[in-house]
Amino acid sequence: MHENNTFLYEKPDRSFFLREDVTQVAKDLLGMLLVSGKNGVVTAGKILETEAYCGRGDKACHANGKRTPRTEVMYREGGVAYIYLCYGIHHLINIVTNVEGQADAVLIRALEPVEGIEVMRERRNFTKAKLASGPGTLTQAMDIKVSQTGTDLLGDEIWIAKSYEKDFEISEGTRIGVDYAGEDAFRPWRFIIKGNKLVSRPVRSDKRKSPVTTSEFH
DNA sequence: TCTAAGATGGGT
DNA sequence: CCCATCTTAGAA
Repeated sequence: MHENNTFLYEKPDRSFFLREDVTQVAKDLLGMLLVSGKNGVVTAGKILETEAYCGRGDKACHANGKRTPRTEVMYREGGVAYIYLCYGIHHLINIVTNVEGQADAVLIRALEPVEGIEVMRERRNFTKAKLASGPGTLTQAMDIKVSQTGTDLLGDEIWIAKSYEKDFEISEGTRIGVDYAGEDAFRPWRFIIKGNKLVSRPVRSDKRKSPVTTSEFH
């Protein structure tokens, strides 16, 4: 435990999450912290890897063209969590962005453990594998569950904290596991801290068939 | 009601 | 490569 861990509680303003360009929020989240404080047990990790999903015209996004009980939370005002169960086993956490009615979100895919590392190890059953290098493993390490979907990320259960370490470059590539999305699978909307070894896997890049580039997105 | 598929992970 | 595991969405 750090003697001074006030940095864990330096939260961004709501406006950080309300921005229109979800790819920009996904890039800005790199280097920031995801913190879990349920029951007073604080665990935190630096965000190393993110993916952007857009509710309008992106077939990889759960909310694209539909509004269902599961995706309803994605239509809320930015700054809440969208957590869902994947393959019946894994709890995946997204940061909802944009204004109310626009269903955009950023999937958190890898963390570098920063605080509460022993607790994380225990929750991960002392695995030999990395503690939080995948969207399903990081939620296990931080004890984040689907039951917490809708949690306000400016609250004290799960939150995002600023980091002032931004001395890194960003690599972009295609998103993982969205081959079913046709040409949208080629959008370069996965972002990692360049060269970081704790990401879930290396970046792939195939811009040939992408309908848009990051810079074209609005 | 029924069922196929899924934004994965860990082991072989 | 294999498959555990179960919710969800969409069809019937």
